[in-house]
Amino acid sequence: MTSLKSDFLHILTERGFIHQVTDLEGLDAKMAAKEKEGPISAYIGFDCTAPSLHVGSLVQIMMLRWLQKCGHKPIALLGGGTTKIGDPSGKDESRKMLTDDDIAGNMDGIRTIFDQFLDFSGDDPALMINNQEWLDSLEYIPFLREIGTHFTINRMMTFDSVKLRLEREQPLTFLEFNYMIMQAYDFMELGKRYGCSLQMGGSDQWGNIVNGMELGRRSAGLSLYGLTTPLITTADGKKMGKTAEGAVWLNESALSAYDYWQFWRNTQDGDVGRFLRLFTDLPMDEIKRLEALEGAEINDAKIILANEATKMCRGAEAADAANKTARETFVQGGAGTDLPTVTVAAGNFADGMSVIELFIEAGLGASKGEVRRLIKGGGAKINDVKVGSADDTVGTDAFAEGQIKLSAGKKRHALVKQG
RNA sequence: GGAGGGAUGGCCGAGCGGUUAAAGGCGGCAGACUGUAAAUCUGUUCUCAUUGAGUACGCAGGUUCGAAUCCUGCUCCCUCCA
Repeated sequence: MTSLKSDFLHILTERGFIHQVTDLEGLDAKMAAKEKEGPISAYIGFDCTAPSLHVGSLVQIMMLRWLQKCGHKPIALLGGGTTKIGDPSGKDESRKMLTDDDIAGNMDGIRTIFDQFLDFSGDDPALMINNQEWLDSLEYIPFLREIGTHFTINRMMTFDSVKLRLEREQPLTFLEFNYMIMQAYDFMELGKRYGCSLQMGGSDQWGNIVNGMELGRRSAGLSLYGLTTPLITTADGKKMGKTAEGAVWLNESALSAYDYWQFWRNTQDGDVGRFLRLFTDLPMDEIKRLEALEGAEINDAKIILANEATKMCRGAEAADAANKTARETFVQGGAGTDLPTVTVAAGNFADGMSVIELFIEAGLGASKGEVRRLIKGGGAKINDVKVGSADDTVGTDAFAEGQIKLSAGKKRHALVKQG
C-alpha cells in the first residue's frame, strides 16, 4: 500500500471511498502541502431531481464532510442548471422534464441536508453553489465557439452514458447529449471562480469528470484532479438503499427518523464494517472492534451504526428517539412512542371498526385484499394479539393507555389514537 | 420507401379460440428457523364482495355462444433489404 501523505486521501483510502483517482500522487502531494500552499477546494455535483437526496448520495456527502474535517474546502454544487437538462448516465430512458418551479422546490429540500452534514459558518465555511449562476446566462454561439471546439463527437460517442443508449437503441436527445459538456463546463467555472481543483463523484461520473479536467486544461490552463467512489452495493450484490417502499431518503419529510434508523439497523452482517467506515465518523480502531463481533453480538454494532448514521443526518435527539422506540418495540415487545401514529375519529370505534379498514388507515396495507391476506397468513396483530378473522372489529375497549398498537409482521408497526 | 417480427400482470417471460385472473422466474408481503441479519423452507402476490362480481394481455373496432389468442384500422418498437 502506498503511503499517502495527506490526511484526506489517507482516510478515504482506509475507509473504502476510493475507486479511481486521476493522479493519486499528484493530488496527495498537493493536499499534503496544505500548510504552504493552502487548502484545496473540491466539489461534488448534485442534481435536483427530487426534493431530497437518498442514501445513494451519502457516500459523496461523507467525502465532502471528511474534506472539511481535514481542513480543506468542500463545495456542494447544486445542479439548478444541469437538472434542466437531465443526466443520461446509467439511465435507459430520459427523465421527464422538470419545471423551474419543481427544481427550485427540490433544491430547497436538498439544501437542508447539507446543512446537517457540513459546516457553512465559521472562518472556513463549506460552500453551496448553484450552477444556474453561470449556465443560465450562456449564449449559444459564443459558447459553441469557446467550448464546443474542445469536444469531438467521436469522443463523446465513446462515453458509456452515450454508448449505452445507442447500443440499446434507446433515443438520446440532443438535450441530454449536452449534459456532459455542461458538467465539464461546471468544473472549469468552479476552477476559475473558486479555485476548485478537484471533482469527486460516483464511479459513473468518471467520464464526465475527465471531460471537465480536459476542458479546464485546454480552455483555461487549469490543473485539475478527479476522484470517484465505488458503487456501493450490499453484501448480496444489490444496489444499496433501494427498498420496496422506494429510496431511503435523507430528508425527514420524505422518510421518518425511525424508518431511517431502522434501515441502518437492518444492515446485513457482511456490510456492517464497510458501512461503519463509509457512513460514520467513528475512529477506525472502534470500527475494527465492532466489525469483529460475531453472532448475535453484531447487533450491537448495527445499533451503533444506526445511531451514528441517524445522528449525523437527523440530529442526536432524533437518533435517540428512534433508538428508544426500537428498543421499546423490539426488545420489550411494547409500543414505542416514535412509531408512526394515525388518529382515527373516536366515533368509528363506538360500534366497532373493521380491522381491515383500520390497517389501511394506519398505512399497513394498500388494499383490503392485501390486509385480508396478511390476516390469513397470521401476520396481523392488534396489541400483540394475532387477528383471527378478517371480519373482526375493534371497539373502544381495545385502547390500552389511549392507543392501539397494530403490527403487520414483525417489523412494521403503527399506533392508532382516537380523536 | 420495401419485406418480416413484436407490444402480456411491478419486471422478465410462456400462452396463440373455451378447463386462462393468465405457466415459470425475479421482485414484494407474510409464516417457520434465527440475532429486527443472511441463507433456506412454506404460503401468498389485480380490485371489490359472506360460495360471487368487476376490471385486465399496446389503442379502437369486428367475427364468434365464447378471444390475450382470429380479422380490420391505428400507435409505438425491433430485424433485414434499398
